[in-house]
Amino acid sequence: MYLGYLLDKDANMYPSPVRHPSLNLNPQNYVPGPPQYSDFAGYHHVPGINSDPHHGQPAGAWGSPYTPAKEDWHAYGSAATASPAAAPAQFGFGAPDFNALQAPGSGLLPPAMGSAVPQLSPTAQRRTPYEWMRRSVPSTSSNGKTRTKDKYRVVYTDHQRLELEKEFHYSRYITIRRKAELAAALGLTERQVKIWFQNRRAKERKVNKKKMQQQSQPTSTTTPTPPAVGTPGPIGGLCSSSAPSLVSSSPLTIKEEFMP
DNA sequence: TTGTGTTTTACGACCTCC
DNA sequence: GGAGGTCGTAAAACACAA
Repeated sequence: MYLGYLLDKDANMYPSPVRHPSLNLNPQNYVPGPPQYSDFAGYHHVPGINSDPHHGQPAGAWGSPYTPAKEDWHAYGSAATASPAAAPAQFGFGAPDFNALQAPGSGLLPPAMGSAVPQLSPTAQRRTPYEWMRRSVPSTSSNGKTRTKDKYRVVYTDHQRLELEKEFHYSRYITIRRKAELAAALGLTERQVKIWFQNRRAKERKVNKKKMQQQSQPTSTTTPTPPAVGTPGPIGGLCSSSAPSLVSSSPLTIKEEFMP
């Protein structure tokens, strides 16, 4: 959880704003230590997100394994059952699990996400890189509660968060098609994906704002060398080369961000 | 163990664009 | 009018110090 830590590390974790076109999760890539996402290295962002060039496959490639998923939000049990809570086990990112996720042409199948995998060692060091991925998913069952009910919030699985983060690091704004694909792949609703991106952008703005405030304070006693503007920071490092505008600390409209 | 602070989901209000 | 954006906020989940 605490993706903030990931955010602090993602300059290493996501060396370039690329995303695997087929949303693959190669477990080897989650082993701490560079290179991360080496399988992404050859994949470069092509401007023009709306055409989804980066997804590199026609819509049919997904085989549309998902239903249009009219978001039955109040009963979002369907999503919830595929999500964390219904996946009481903890994600260990074992190879079999994610290989199973990658059935060709079928996209990521939620059932695999719920597959029980060995619990990570409880002795896993805290605050290690990717700690948020190691965090155990609460085993409490959340049968789709809304805010008006007793429990209104579910905790996404590590896999779900990771895939969302990957998508986010590729692009701050998700296309409609990718949203549908991702939602289907992760067993979330499109609404959940949309809100996750909204929250994620808010988080990034918050982080950037904090950084800007820190930089604007010359009387820094503890930080002798505040990071330069162009320094590969949490997000800046990801996009400093290819998409600097996406990480601008100033809020940009969607148009502004995607305008050539 | 508990209290506290932070992060993560989720929503509502409001705005803009098509 | 609908979809999706930001902003603010609620509350659960979590980390961590005492």
